Amino acid sequence: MSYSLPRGTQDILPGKVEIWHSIEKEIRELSRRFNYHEIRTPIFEHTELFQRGVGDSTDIVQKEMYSFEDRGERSLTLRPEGTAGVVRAFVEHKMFGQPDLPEKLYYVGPMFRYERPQAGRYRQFHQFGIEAIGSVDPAVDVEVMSFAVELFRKLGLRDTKLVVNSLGDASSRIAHREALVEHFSGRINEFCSDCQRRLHQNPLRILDCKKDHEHELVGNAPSILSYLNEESRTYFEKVKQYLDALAIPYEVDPTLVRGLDYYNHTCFEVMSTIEGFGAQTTLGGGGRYDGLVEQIGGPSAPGIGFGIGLERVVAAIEAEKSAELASGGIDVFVVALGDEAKDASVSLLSQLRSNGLSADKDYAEKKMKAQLKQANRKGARFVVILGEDELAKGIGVVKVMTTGEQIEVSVNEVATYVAAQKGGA
RNA sequence: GCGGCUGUGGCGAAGUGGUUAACGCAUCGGAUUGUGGUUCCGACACUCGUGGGUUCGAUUCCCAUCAGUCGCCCCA
Repeated sequence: MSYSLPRGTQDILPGKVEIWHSIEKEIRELSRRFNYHEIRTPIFEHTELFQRGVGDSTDIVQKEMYSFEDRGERSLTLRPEGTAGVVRAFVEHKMFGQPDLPEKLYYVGPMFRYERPQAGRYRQFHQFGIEAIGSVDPAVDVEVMSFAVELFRKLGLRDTKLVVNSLGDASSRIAHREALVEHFSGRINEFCSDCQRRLHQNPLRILDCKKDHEHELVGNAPSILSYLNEESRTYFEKVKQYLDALAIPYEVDPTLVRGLDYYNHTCFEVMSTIEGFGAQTTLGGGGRYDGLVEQIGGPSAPGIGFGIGLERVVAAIEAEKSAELASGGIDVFVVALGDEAKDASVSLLSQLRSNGLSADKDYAEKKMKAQLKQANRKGARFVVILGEDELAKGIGVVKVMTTGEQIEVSVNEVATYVAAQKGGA
């Protein structure tokens, strides 16, 4: 093999692509029901958009961006996530001026992050996401979460759980962070090297460290929930109230943090709970980003959304064996014997297809037996045999593969005959 | 960026420092001059990821490199 695909990318071949089709179909159907409309933004944007939007200090921006310079010496970056581009478009097209906010948008497509691939992680992966921009109603938060939950349910994924948390507003976050640093600083040398690094980088991470899980300071660490100010607390209570009203099961995890800088208030994740699913159990996640629009140069406008990793959804569906694979057989296979019959089979094929049938033939000069084998392999329901005898009589032999019975039909009527048989069967 | 494991025909998978690299599946041909899914017979790797080294000799040993895979970090 002279070439192989770039690291962390994959080809989705026939046989596997069907499951993607079914997921995409569900995505579009649910978006219609929830009244979200598709937006297609470029796959690359100005690098600065992600630096500003996603956050300079995040891992994504620091070490995972696919950035390059174009011939005009502009720094561009393959999008590592969907929200920044959508928000940019929202601002650029002045959607904030619409009469009925929030603007409800969805996207599906490839994202790129330069990471070491492993199970459930790729350099080019696909996300589906929705964004509701322009409202601070907690009911919108719940609409977004219920969309995610409903999508997984419709896809047949039962072993998932919704985890929610509130990061509060900016002042709540800062207060909490300071409290954490103070809580751990004195005895940080009792923790693993990772946690020592996390202390100032992202102290919340210490809370879900596997090695230091048993440490007493982890158990009694200050919770973000007790640092929420009045407004943040009320907001979170309302969110939970709506979730309860919709009977959506969830658990509150005060240690849930998300990797992007722009989140505040509500944040959530949907994880797979299947055993042996691999290290990457997060299927999707999202949250509120009330400062992002302004950050990107628009007016002050709140927003909330989620992103779902489709590769992980595919993996989860396969792990739960809930995939309903399409039967995939064709309607008719034309067996042609001899040069004249082969000529005739070309137009017969065309007629069959014009009648809405999926039809194919052999193009490899095979013997009759081999052609029938091929018909069998392709899952053909009918075979039309065209040989010298049939040609002389102006007919074709239509064979029903399940029963083996054969009937002679005038060549010109073969297509309509098979179409009728298929409809009747 | 770091670590473990792996790399033999279309796929799966044995194997050895030394003339002809098991086997299974699939494919193709034949048994059955024009009838499939069963059975039987036969065919199918100038070559063991790539490059270099050790050796009289390497697919097998060593080094490097590339790729895959799993995990860490982090995330979808």
